[in-house]
Amino acid sequence: MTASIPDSPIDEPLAYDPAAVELKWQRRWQERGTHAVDLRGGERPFYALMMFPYPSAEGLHVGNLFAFTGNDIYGRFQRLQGHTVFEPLGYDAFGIHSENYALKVGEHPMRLIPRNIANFRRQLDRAGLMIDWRYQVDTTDPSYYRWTQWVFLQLFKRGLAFKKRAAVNWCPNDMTVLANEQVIAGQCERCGAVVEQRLLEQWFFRITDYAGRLLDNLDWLDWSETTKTAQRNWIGRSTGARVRFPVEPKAGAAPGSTANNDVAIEVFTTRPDTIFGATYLVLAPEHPLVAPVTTDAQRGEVAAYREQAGKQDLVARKVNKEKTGVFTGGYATNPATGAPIPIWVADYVLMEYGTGAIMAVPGHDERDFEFATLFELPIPRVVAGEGDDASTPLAEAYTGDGRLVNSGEFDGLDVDAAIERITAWLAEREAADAQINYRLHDWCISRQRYWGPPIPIVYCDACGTVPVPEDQLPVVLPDIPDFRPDDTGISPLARHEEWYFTSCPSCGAKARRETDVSDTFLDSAWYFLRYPSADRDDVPFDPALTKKWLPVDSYIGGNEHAVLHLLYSRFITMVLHDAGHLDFEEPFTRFRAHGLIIRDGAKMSKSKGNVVNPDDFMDQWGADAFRTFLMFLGPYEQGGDFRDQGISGVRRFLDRLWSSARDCTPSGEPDAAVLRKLHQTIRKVGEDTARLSYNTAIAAMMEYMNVLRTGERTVHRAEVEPLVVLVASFAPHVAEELWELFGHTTSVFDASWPVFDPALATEDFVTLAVQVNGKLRGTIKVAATVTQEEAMAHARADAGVAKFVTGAPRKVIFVPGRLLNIVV
RNA sequence: GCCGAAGUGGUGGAACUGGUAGACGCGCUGCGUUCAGGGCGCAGUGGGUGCAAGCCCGUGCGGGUUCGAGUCCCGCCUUCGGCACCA
Repeated sequence: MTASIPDSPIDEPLAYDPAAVELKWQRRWQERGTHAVDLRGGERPFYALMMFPYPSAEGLHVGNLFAFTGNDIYGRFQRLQGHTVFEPLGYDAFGIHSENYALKVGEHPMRLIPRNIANFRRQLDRAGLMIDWRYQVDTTDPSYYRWTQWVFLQLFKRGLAFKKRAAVNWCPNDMTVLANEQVIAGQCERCGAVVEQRLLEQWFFRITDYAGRLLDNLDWLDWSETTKTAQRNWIGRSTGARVRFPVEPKAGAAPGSTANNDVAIEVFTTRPDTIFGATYLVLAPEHPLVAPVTTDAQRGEVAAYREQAGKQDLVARKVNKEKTGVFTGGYATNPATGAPIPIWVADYVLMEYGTGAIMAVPGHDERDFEFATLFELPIPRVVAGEGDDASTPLAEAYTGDGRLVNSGEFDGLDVDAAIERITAWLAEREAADAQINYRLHDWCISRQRYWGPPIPIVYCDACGTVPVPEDQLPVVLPDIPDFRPDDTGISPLARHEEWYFTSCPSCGAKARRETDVSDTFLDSAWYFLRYPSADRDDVPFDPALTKKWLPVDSYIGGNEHAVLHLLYSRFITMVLHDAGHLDFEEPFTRFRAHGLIIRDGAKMSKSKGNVVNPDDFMDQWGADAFRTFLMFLGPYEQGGDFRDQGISGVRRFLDRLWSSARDCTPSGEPDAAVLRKLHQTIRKVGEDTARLSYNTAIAAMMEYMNVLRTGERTVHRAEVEPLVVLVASFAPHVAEELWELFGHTTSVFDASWPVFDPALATEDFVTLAVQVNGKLRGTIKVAATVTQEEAMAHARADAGVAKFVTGAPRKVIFVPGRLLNIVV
């Protein structure tokens, strides 16, 4: 029978007590090894991966828990579908974040991190995640970073890791180099300090070699569309041509002088069709040809401009959109027109992109137009839009479609055809080559910091740059008390002589170690390969296990890593594939980005004091209610608004589930209507969970509960028991407890998903909407199998409808099971 | 500026390939249980109008296609996210 919840929980032993239930099952899972996966023998393997957390001192953030719970539900659901599910977790504990915190509190990260990890572990277990902790990963453990160093060596061997002296982004506050990805609008993404440019020797990975593949594979990956778009933007492919403009001999050069005769300035353009309108060239201030093309008369002015540009930091350069520049005095030949055109220097041309030089087409490029207007350079038209002709003046740059004008033999061609024809024409004359350019830069992995894996390289006066042999890994990060970085641009490790000096692996002579450590993103670019082999110390990843478990079936994480982490992981996987270590080249078959949790309509932040503490909510409402509530807030891929009161609704649902299960009759025929709703619910929860639509899956279960508990009806076991399985992924503890109550001796997660019977889910009677001229005029309840004629008869019998239907209808639209629309 | 996503009650959000807009939850209102509070149960809850049956309006704004539009098309507005002097 349907019992009401007793007044006092004290004298009622049957009341739902989440604290007791959850503790009981967390212990039992441990004892029984419920979460232990048989990696070698398990059938139908399913790898459900979530982005591993950085173990902060503050403990688990509700955002972490939102991400993990979503993955856990998916993993548990797949297990109920008969898969062997591997759902590992670890810690991304290296990096500036940890190191800065350690410096702030004055404690060594080697002591701090294990404590944070212990706290995380407590909270993660508390939340009831199905994690097999035997395969944990900690990026700061030598048994892990030994293989991170191994990964570096694989790249080094293939010529994909190289050192170059380069202008890099230097954060004066964190005193370290930052990757371009870590510079947001000219500021350090971590501390907000204005980033400076510095010249340092840095290790880079040649990710640009893989730009094309990284971009092309996105077409077939089953990933969130937003994530793919972010990656495409980041890689930034442009197709165009590389065009050579020969430099004219300097005026005033001695007769017969060959100075500059064999020099050409190469530019990249996506609009070779506009080359007849290229009236000048612009070099970036750092361009190596600036000095050679500059005339004596202009030398002083050019040098002053370059010096000033060099001092400007990135912010000033990107924010200050006012054009500046200076004429070099030199000229180059436009290979299309044969005319000499002036060469300018301006900082609106970036050395990092393309060739660091452009052909300026002021008529058809907004920036060039602005520059030419400012310096009173000619602005000819070479493309005519609709209604324009060759002499229509240009009030602004025209960048649209049109036909070529003032372009010699190419006049009249439309832009697309002209791009092709002119590129081919220039190529024949050896003035141009078709080229694809990428915005993507090589990945700078050097960090002049302490808290990271040392880069496994040794410098020997005799042998040069020598990789540490693989069998000598790991290069252990020494436990030194003084790990504070300084402003020299040299890692703190360099101050530690007994570590710094070593012997050359090649000749045995005294040698020096590389003192940079590698970027945290390298740690996380391969961790998913390590999990199944985390207990092995002889290989980075076991070939058989890797073949069985990878690539990852489902990866869930935040879109803040859409570009960096996911791109680097794909790159490293491709490299290891090319090196013969992997038989796949994309690590994550399916990726879904979860949304963000806000609270009461505002972003959570420490300063606002509106941060959700998971422990508090789990104490008050139970982990099951908390998990289910997080998933009920909104669409998982969009996130949701956390309102404290809302959790009571989810808890009420679990209370009602509990009392229904405890008070049901063990036998008896299920009600036909309830049974029908049950099967509809089985289908909906299954479909919705599979597509991560957790909020609607929960709503469906609540709806079923409402049907189950309508009025004073008696609930039968056969009506509740399947619901316990449906709810198990969301509220695993209470599901286990009720499952046991029903007499089962094994875990509910070793049960199987209830069988959906379409026949039982079908309604005998349906409510048809009756419209007249598309307006709802009534509803009729009819057999699901009615014909249009029968439905019409019913509709006409309805007074509300009949009123609007006087004569014969002009047209009738009948959608079985849905509606009848009578057009009069 | 370019690319992408989204605008639905008091509120978080439902609505499959165009087919009864507002599921489910929170909040609110009333009733019951209770000394009371909480809890629990029952009923109601988009706006307007009407004694009522009902009628009119309603998914950011303006047009359109259609028997029928939250959903499709065209033109705007707003918010959020990515890229950004990228040639």
